[in-house]
Amino acid sequence: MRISSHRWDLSPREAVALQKKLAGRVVRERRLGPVARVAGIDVGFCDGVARAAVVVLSYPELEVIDSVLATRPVTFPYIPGLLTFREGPVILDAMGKLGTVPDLLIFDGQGIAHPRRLGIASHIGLLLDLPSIGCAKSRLCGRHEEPCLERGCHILLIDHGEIIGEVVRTRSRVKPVFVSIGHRVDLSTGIEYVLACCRGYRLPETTRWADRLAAGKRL
DNA sequence: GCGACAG
DNA sequence: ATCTTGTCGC
Repeated sequence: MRISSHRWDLSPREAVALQKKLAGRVVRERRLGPVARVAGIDVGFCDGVARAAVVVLSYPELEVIDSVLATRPVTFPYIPGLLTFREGPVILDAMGKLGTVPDLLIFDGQGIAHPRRLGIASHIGLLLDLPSIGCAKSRLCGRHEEPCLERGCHILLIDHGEIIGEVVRTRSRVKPVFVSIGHRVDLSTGIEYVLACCRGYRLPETTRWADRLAAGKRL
């Protein structure tokens, strides 16, 4: 895969300007072919070092077929809305080591459900030009009603009148996740894959594996 | 000015 | 994200 990039050593103010510029390039329509490989991506931190994990699962079997790790010193603080500038660099390092090209990327974070419509799933999906979706454990912006308690129920996430994602119940009676378009996927398709990847857990198995690897545990 | 705030 | 014991529920 071709990895395009840009400078990452920006001030928060410059980072915001870059997000506004890149947001216009995000493709919100479905432009993906058959999905046979889904990747989960996550980053863990320890002693000033960021460790990114990418785990590729076969679809629909959801069996691990590849995984890579990458580490690099942390150079950017956590600032709501600027998460990509903290986790992006090490994620690109890991993606560069991947011997497989995923058909779909699932991120632990927002896609366009972001103040400037460029959450980490959209930003990285755009740089890799790969279909991606955001699957966050909590809300960054937007408002919503409570989705019903059964698995599969979902309700719109709206920000200033714009639909930016959906709050999805991946397990009955368990806290819902926030699904949003990353790049080259539509919302319905994104929800479809997130649900298809959740067999018994609240988060997709893709991000679950990546979570463990990034935290320094074993698969 | 006062909250809210992905990981 | 990460630091952390016991405890509640199925």
